[in-house]
Amino acid sequence: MSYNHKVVERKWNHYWLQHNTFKTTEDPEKKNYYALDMFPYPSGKGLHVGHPEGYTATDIMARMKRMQGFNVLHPMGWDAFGLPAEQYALNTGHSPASFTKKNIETFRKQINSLGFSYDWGREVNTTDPNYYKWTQWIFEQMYKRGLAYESEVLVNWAPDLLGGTVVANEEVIDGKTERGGFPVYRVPMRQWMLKITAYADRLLKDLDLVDWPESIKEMQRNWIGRSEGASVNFKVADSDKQIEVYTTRPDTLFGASYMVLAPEHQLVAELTTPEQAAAVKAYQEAVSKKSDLERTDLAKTKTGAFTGSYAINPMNGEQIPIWIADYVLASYGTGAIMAVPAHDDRDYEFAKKFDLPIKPVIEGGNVDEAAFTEDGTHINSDFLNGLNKADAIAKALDWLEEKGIGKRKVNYRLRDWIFSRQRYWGEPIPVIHWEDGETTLVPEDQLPLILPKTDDVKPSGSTESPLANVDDWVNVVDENGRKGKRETNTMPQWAGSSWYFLRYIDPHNKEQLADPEKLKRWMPVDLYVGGAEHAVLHLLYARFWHKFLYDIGVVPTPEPFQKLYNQGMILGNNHEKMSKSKGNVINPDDIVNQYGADTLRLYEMFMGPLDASIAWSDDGLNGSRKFLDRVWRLFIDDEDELRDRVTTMPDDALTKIYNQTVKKVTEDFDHMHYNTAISQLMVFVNEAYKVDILPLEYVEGFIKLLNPIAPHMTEEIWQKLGHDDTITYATWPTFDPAALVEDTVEIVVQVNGKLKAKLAASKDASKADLEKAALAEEKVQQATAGKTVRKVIVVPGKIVNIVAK
RNA sequence: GCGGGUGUGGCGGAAUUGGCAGACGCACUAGAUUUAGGAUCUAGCGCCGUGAGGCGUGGGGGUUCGAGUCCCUUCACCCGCACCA
Repeated sequence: MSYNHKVVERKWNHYWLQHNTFKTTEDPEKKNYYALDMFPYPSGKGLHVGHPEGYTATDIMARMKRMQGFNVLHPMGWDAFGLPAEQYALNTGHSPASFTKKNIETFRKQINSLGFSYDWGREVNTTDPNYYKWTQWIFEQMYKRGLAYESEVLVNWAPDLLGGTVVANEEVIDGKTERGGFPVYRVPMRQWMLKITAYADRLLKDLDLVDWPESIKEMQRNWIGRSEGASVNFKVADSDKQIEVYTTRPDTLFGASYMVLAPEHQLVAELTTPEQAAAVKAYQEAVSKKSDLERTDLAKTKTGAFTGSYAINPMNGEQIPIWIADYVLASYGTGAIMAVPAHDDRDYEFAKKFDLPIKPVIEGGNVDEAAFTEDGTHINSDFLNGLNKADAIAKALDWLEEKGIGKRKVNYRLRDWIFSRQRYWGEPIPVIHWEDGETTLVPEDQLPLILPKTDDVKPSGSTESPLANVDDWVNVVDENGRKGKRETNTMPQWAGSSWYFLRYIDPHNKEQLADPEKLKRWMPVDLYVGGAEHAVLHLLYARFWHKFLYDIGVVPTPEPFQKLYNQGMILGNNHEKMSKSKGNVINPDDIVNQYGADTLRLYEMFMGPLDASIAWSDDGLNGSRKFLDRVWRLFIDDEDELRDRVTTMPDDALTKIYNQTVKKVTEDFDHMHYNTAISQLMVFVNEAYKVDILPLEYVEGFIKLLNPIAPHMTEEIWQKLGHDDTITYATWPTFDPAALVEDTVEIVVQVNGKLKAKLAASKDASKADLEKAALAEEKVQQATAGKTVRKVIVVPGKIVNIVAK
């Protein structure tokens, strides 16, 4: 009988569940290994073929580590709050909760059909009150320490998304919402903020502690955007006001010929003279109507307005005009700059447009053509003349600090995290606003603050969330009769995913987020696999929360994820991203049904390097199934019995290839080079087909090596080999280094670097012997005929190269 | 524009410290076999050439006895950031 994946896979999926095979062991004698997947958002579309790629990668590691004698924590859960469920609820009138529950059931069923070795006893769900109790608890700890605060900020307001909601900077792509592509406007609004900027420096520095892809580290570094410079105070002429600017080029202060404030800057109103009032107001209004898209993308030419006021350049006492322009961002630095058009491209463009003076202070450029932004000798700069950039910066900084005009300052591009959303389907923010103006937290012993059930998730009609409609939830009265209203904003989806990996360690703890002793044993995560799309969002937020929890003594490590790996994308067979509209979507259920889960796992690992984006190929998939059939037939006959050639008789025909295979597969698995590990397994099978005797030891070893990739089929063969128990905790094979040593080796003979012959020689043949043997080769004789041998390079055990002219 | 990355057969991809380019798989070709199912087995398969031989890792140059691998230069594509002073 040929291999029947439907029968075998059903049998073992059932067995594993019945026997709780993958329940996490916590043997104190063993070492621990934590293999983690980025938990999915359970969308209505079900599993995508991209999911099993990363899941198989961690599953292989988890299964190998179990066999190598580790306690393995390999959990799965659901990032189940989020926009689509709410959108679906709005469209259909169903509740997001029941929709989400149904989706999770589908996902769990799909995931289980793939044979992943998850410990379902530790499943977490961000929408479970027992889980989000602790999400709220962490928020409260932040609030108590001043890291969560309310602020009137310019937010990304997307009026057309879900009846109006705020999205984070990171969720805005090209001035439109990441989800749905709706336009985004900058409007001021009261929001909850988390002070991630307080951790900017540590988030940057501690990247050195983790084993992550360099590209992801670099993206985070850019996102944090540390820069060193100075804050400098400019006095306003005929006034006692001052304007603080941030600059990284204090050496060019003598060239500052005007100033620019962001249109939203607080001082603009005071600085505007009556003659300029109309122009300034008109400009501010025009800017406020621009979406982010228009402000960034279309700002090809600079715009601005003169305030009518002047500031005094502290270096030389010159009066310089103060302008407003939207190329200066209110949200970075102090929202105001000194403009040095001779040495800054943006200032240059602005100065040209509005005919402002351009004064060079560094030698080398031509201000008639362009700003000169390179290093050079300073001129027109009094005490800085003759210095280069670095020296001039240092001297200028000293001067500013001495005179009390400015000081050294470090700035970050990273902004505080806007933490509130005007949505129903999220964790309620556990805060009450009282009628007397006081704001209090919901006491810890009253957590979780349960998200009320409601049929009405329609927009509130204002900038508040739909929760504002739930009167008996919103309105509260304390023991003294004081009235209050609950916060109606909810947390963003990133909240629950910022700490879920901690809850897996102790998922049912009622007293604490997790037992510190257990956290100490399991953290940090040894291997974290997921898509690169989370490079800055999820991974930065999770690191921030983790550092905070570290500071308050909840977690034992400064970083959560020791090793991170980004899987690539699986493209459609036309090399394009899979999408419904392109009709190139592959449904994993169909593959499991037709070819089996083991085939899907094998194929996705064999496609190429895990981090590459590779197109799907039905032929390639079929080839993977053919290999599994070939393995089955190698050991199992037509009667479904073990073949007679599998025997305990000793035979060395496969000894070398077997030991090579154990070595290479083990090493390749360790490095997640699954495609080359599989190719080695194929080589072994090809060799095994050529011999008549298959020693049991090698057969069992091979089955163990293949098990992490094709767990169902290998369990079945393992049973046919006479084992009553699962292969899961069998001992991982080892190799004998002595079996890998060759007595005779093949020596490559080249003439002038070109391959001419190969010869067999003893592995420790001397250089002289090799040279002699090489020169005696007929092809070598031909190639060197009529030439003089100038030199012979001999690398023992490898190569002889004869240089002849 | 800035930062990061990738270019190897018809295709997916292999290749320790520079040392046999193309492992393994797919597709293809020929043959065998079939109780004919998405089958199996054997052989071939970088390009040019009947052959000997020559040429080949995006292009050009260099270092070296020897370069896919190191250096310079150039082209193409992908990803991220994008007025951050």
